[in-house]
Amino acid sequence: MVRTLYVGNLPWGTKAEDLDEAFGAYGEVVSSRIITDRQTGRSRGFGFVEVKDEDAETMINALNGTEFGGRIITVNEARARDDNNERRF
DNA sequence: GTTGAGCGTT
Repeated sequence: MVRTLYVGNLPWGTKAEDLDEAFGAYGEVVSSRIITDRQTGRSRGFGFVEVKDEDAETMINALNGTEFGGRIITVNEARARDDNNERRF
């Protein structure tokens, strides 16, 4: 079970492995991705991190509103891209 | 070569 986390206000040079490293310190990271502008190929300044749902709120509380690479980042649960997400009760 | 609130591709 994975929970997708939205990470915003990132520095322009942030990479996926940077998120992997930062989030991996507070939980298990399944996958991480930086959203890059498909038109220009440059970073949009935000990304998504898939983590274990048991560690999700821990990592949010640990990294939301904290400094990352010199900027205060925003971390919260990402919006569902599909209805076929892991939100099955 | 630039920018700064937001929610993404196989």
